[in-house]
Amino acid sequence: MTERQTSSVKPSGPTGRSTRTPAGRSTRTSAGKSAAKSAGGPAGAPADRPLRADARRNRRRVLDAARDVFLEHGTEAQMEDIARRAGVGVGTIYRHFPTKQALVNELTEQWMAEGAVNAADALALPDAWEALTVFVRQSTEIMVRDRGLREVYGDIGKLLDNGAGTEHQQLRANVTKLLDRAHEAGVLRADVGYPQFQALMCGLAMATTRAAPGEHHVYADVVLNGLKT
Amino acid sequence: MTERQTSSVKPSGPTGRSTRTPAGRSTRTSAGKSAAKSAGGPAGAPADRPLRADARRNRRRVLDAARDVFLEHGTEAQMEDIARRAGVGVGTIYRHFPTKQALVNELTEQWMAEGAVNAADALALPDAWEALTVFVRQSTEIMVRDRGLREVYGDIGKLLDNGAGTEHQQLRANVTKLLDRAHEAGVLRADVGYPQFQALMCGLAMATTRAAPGEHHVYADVVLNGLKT
DNA sequence: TCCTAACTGGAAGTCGAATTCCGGTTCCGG
DNA sequence: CCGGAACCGGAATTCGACTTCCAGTTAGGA
Repeated sequence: MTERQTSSVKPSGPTGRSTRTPAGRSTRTSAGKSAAKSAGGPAGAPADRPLRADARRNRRRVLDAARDVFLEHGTEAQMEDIARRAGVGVGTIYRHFPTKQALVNELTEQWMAEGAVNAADALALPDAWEALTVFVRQSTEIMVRDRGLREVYGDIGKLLDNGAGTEHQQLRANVTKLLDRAHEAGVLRADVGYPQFQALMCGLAMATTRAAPGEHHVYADVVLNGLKT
Repeated sequence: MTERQTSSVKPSGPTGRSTRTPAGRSTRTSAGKSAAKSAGGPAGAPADRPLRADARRNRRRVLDAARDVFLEHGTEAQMEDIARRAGVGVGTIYRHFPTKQALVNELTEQWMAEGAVNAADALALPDAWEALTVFVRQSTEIMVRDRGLREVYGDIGKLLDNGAGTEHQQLRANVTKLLDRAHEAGVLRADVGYPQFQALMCGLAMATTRAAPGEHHVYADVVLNGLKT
């Protein structure tokens, strides 16, 4: 007992059990994104370190493998599958991420960041409605081919809504701007704010889950159409 | 080894594992709904029997408890919780339903049947668009307060789409008629058939999951609006 | 009322998947 | 080129469900 995890994962779940939360002792990594919010280690911890070359390489491999596996099988894919895909042992995954949930969170932030960029790109368009349309269509495209993303999107409410990651803050800010512009132009239903929009995107993700290839635009169109005043 | 289960549950899942499928030896019950599709027991089975009074009572208790628990916690609720709620032991649940999945399936059929009735009611309305509107709104209302239903609805594709229960056949028939009438009246997008509509309802279920109370009508409105030609 | 097949509850058994542990291997400063 | 701190891999452990088992209880016909 030398260090203490500050982030960890909230159990949530129905009766209180279900998803485990096993304390997951830190392995002093996480040097990647998300600036160290160190709570000041009482026992003079060596703070953050550079991370050896091979370790950094493996960390990336794990992240990439996890993205691929989750993309195809969703977050219920197993750690062993990820490890195999990454060409490492499960132990290596755990050296970099204290729990499976931590791994999922890392990827979630990555997804959020990409979404924020897409929203920013859309904001560059002059027409407010076209911007929204482009963003929705693009997001749909992405979700159609990423099962992991769809799942995570369905849980955003529980995991990140209460202002967790910086990436999400950015995404929210950009999308809100997108919506505000559309409101000002008078082309978007007044009763649809960010929360409602997010929920609808969730729904879109769900709907597209079973869409035949090349058919998902129907769902995006229905939602877009329904959003118009 | 005297009897053999015919229904059972397909594993599905990502890598092939996940939801178990442990053979679940039959306990010769299932006297309830769904006419016995007996495959003709090779060893002269006693066929269906009346089911003792207390057994019938407990079966109903279990079903009711399961509905309540799933409604609140979703299908990830535990068998023990259901048993406690029903005031019986888990063994009793298993005498009536070979697996948890079988219990879920039974409730699913129940839900389907209710949905079919609602669709039939809507069909009684003279105006095609109004009928569709009423059905969508009503379905939304129901899903808002039943987490289990939402989850099951999201899995219909895997579990029942390929024509499983009679209840679903009925639901599908009624809804199809609802859609056809709307098409004929020229008020419904031509590219939305039963599969698309079902997917959209799924999405609606997802969206409403996080709706603030009394706000879910927004989502239903958006979808309905989007469905119009 | 009595007998026995059915039914009941819940402790014990299984099982899949996450997480931990540790002997062997690999970077990298001196 | 060497030594040892870091890092690896994957077998072993842990954990939380679901499912099975069986000694005891009960419904309901003779």
